[in-house]
Amino acid sequence: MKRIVILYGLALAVLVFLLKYLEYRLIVHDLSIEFYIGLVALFFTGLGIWAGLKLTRKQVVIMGPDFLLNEAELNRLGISKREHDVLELMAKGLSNKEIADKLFVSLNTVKTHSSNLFLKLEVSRRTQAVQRGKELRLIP
Amino acid sequence: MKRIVILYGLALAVLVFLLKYLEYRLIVHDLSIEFYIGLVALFFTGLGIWAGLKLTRKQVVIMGPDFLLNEAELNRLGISKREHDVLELMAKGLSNKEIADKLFVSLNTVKTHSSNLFLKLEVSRRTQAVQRGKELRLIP
DNA sequence: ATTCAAATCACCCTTTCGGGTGAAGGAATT
DNA sequence: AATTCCTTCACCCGAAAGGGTGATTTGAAT
Repeated sequence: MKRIVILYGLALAVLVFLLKYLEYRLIVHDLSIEFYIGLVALFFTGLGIWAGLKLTRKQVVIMGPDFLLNEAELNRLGISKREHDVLELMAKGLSNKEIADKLFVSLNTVKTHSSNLFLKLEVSRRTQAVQRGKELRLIP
Repeated sequence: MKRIVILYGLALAVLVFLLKYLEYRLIVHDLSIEFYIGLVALFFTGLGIWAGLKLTRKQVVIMGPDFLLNEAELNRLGISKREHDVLELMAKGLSNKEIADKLFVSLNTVKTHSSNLFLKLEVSRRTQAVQRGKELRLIP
């Protein structure tokens, strides 16, 4: 941002000096003022486009790869660490058995966690839980 | 696009005429050429920023609310209309029975569709089907 | 020390899902 | 006319998921 403003100042100064120099040297004095204006307009249009994109590109990029976990919602619903783990693996399409293996616990434990999770998320199916989890940004 | 180019031409023309007018009227002739250049630079910088954003805004906007169905992939996998319907409702977290009611068909029909769907998507669970469907942009 | 939440697991039972097979009607293509 | 695909539905069976209850352990807070 600061760099862009400075660049603008510099560009303007350089342009003015250049024009003054040419004016005094009388090299291209016969060229009309309209020509200079056209040049300046063209140059600053390009600079404007570039600056505009530069200044707003971040808003485009950050929409893609980043995910910020909504811990506030997580606490509000009272979802525990383990329950959150289960939800994450659910969202990856794993079965309860596969989740159990991945977390090194028994199938029954996963079922308990998922049951409690469904209560807290106010859903009754794992697909709904995943949906809701994404809505509330509990999972990517 | 065309409108923007025309607008540019007009802006330039108007500006030149304005300057010429002022020059002959000698109203503000004592103002230096640098002042004019500064004005022009400022104006076209703004115009440039606006044009740049206008021309690229679409790339920003489409990331948000709109969804374009990937029909190519749909055809490649040979997924039929009905199967796609089932997938959509699955993604909303509905059970097979609920899907059956919504589509006015029997539960068995939905099961047939979902089975065929799983084969075509190469998955074995509805959560995975939903995942895959979103990846391939078959569903929003 | 007691209370409490989290995590772990078990057992029961019902519902839902998924896989396999078969079949019938209709539309489109060859 | 024959073929192919879509859609619809049925039945069976086993696996997975979900609901309910109860129990143990552990660590943290009161």
